[in-house]
Amino acid sequence: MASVPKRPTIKQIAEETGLSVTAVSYALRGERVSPATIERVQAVADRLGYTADPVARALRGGRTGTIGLLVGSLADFWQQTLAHAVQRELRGHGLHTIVADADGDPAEELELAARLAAQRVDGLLVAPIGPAGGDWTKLTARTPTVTISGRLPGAELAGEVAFDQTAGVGEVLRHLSALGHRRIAVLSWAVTTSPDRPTERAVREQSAALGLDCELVPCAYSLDGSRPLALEVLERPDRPTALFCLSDSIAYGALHGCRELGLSVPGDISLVGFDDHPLSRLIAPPLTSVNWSIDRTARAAVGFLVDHLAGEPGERRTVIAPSLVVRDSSGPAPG
Amino acid sequence: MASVPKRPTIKQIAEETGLSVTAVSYALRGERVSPATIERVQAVADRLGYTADPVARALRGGRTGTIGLLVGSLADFWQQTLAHAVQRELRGHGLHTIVADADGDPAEELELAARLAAQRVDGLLVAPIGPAGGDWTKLTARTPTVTISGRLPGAELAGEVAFDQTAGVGEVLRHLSALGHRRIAVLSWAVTTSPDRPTERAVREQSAALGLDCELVPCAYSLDGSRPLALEVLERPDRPTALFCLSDSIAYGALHGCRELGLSVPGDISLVGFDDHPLSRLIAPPLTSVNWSIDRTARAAVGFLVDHLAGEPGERRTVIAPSLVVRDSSGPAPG
DNA sequence: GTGTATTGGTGTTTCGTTTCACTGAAACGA
DNA sequence: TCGTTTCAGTGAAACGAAACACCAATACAC
Repeated sequence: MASVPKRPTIKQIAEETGLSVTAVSYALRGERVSPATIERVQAVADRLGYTADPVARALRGGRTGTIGLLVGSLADFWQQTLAHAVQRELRGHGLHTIVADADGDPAEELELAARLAAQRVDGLLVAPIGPAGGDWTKLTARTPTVTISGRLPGAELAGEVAFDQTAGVGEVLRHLSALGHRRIAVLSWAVTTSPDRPTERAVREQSAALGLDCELVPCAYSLDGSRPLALEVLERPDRPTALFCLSDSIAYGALHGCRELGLSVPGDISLVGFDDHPLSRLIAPPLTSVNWSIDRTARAAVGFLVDHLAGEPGERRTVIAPSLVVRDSSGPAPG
Repeated sequence: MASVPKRPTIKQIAEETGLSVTAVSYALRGERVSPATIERVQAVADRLGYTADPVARALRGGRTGTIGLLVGSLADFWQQTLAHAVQRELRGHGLHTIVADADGDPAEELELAARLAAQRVDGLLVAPIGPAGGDWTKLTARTPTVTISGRLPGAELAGEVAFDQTAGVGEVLRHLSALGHRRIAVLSWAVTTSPDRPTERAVREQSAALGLDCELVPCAYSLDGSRPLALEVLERPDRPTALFCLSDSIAYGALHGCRELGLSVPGDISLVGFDDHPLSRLIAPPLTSVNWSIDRTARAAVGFLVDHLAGEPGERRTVIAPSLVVRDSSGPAPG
């Protein structure tokens, strides 16, 4: 095996310049030492292509300039979009991002987040999918954490971006109700139902208020995962007249299922999503969905974290308001 | 500020058990020490919730169990899908993934990859977008690197997953030619054209062979970025009869543009993509595209890296074959 | 009964960087 | 000229884990 050229270290610069390691360290950040020395050190550093080893720096303590983003599942289109938006937003603040993907397994989220924290990220952005488990007390006490939609048991948060699920559910249910729908299946990304989750509670309470017959179906977060469940619902003799999918990914899977069964959307069945993914306007039929501005979400989450890291005080909670985008996938109830 | 509980260290375990740090270090990996000691150490470690600090471990040298994935742009739908597929594949091998996103800036790719390497990832997976710049010699000499579609100047690779662009371009051009198209615009994700890139060469040579009038339009990688460029092409008096987009993201943007201009697809203009994103079958009209199995891609890339890390010898290059999926967005040339 | 492995440990150095505590020399005001 | 700052720089400790070089005690072969 060929000998691998090691990356240059501060020690090498010290030897070449005849200075102490300490002096070089200071010089590289332009502190304490004379301008002449700074220039000399810089010249050698540039020639060697030196960059400080972030691992060694992190070990010693102090900032790494890197933020960890934990997403519940990169298979979800909304979270894919979020990942990119967050990345871009952090870059605007001169921060780097590393993304970890729990792949739809809530049990994995805490472990992966801890792993990110152990990599010495300066802060953590957590966008869980479904109900997160475990005890986040210790982790969030050590690492500033901002959540994006979702609560972490025991967490002490540096900030929180919430979504007004109640309002979003309300807009959709009123829309469907106005179109004459009564029997509605609600496909949730959650693997199990849990009656006190805000979204589910909103569905229960508001469907009751509107006199709707809503059934909550635990589903899956991904396109492929949701198709079989949608099929199961669609093949029932007492098929609902509308499918309300709690993510666009699910809606896409459901649409796929409708096609397979030869059901017309919205003729036979109406379909509503919940993310307003950029492609939802391009699919056939264009998907009625609820838009939660992903840019505002990313900006708020990153802003909270950055402010917290800067030591600025302030309330760090925002609620993103929904806006229903009516397209062609929802129409009058048949019959 | 409340005192933050630090994460437990090997030293604490040593104190609690009365052993030396060294003994604990060995015990935690079940080496050299007596079974009784191992059990005692394990018990204390579990109680404290100890996990080894990956940063400290990385500083000393040795494996971290983490692989870095550099993607050219998470704004690209294909790369989003790839990121998830790679993540999942690596997880199957017990490896963790951190993803970095160059956000469409080729100049940033080398720097971000170096940053990932500096975080002491065991290996690097690089899926560049467009022509990568810089000199990858040093980086790839230090960190085993597998590329996914694209070449890195100076790189010494641990493996390579290539796409048979020539065949893919050929399938599309023959398809369009058979439909009677002669004037075709090819929208590339590359920001600039560079005549010796395989894709561009394939377009040039094969269009000449087929007697087609192909114009290569440098474009952008994302949906939003490609729309204006597509509009520019579509509004020309001598509008081409077909748009061949070198990524589905671009095709979506182009489709958007067609809608705005009231152009019928494929009545007025045919549209072909190049990734076969999962949603391409759901859009209207379903997009004709070229499928490169993303699962096979991820499996091959990860396999190469894992084999290399295991020290196994062998040829590590594979070429993914294209398969044209004809849907409704391509039809006979008008007139 | 002597020489040699083996077992089960310990002390110390290493990785690259930062930073605290310190020092010799120059500068400066009175 | 004295006493105090400031400047420019040095040495050493620290961060957490790993591993090399030891060492004492026991086991074993001959």
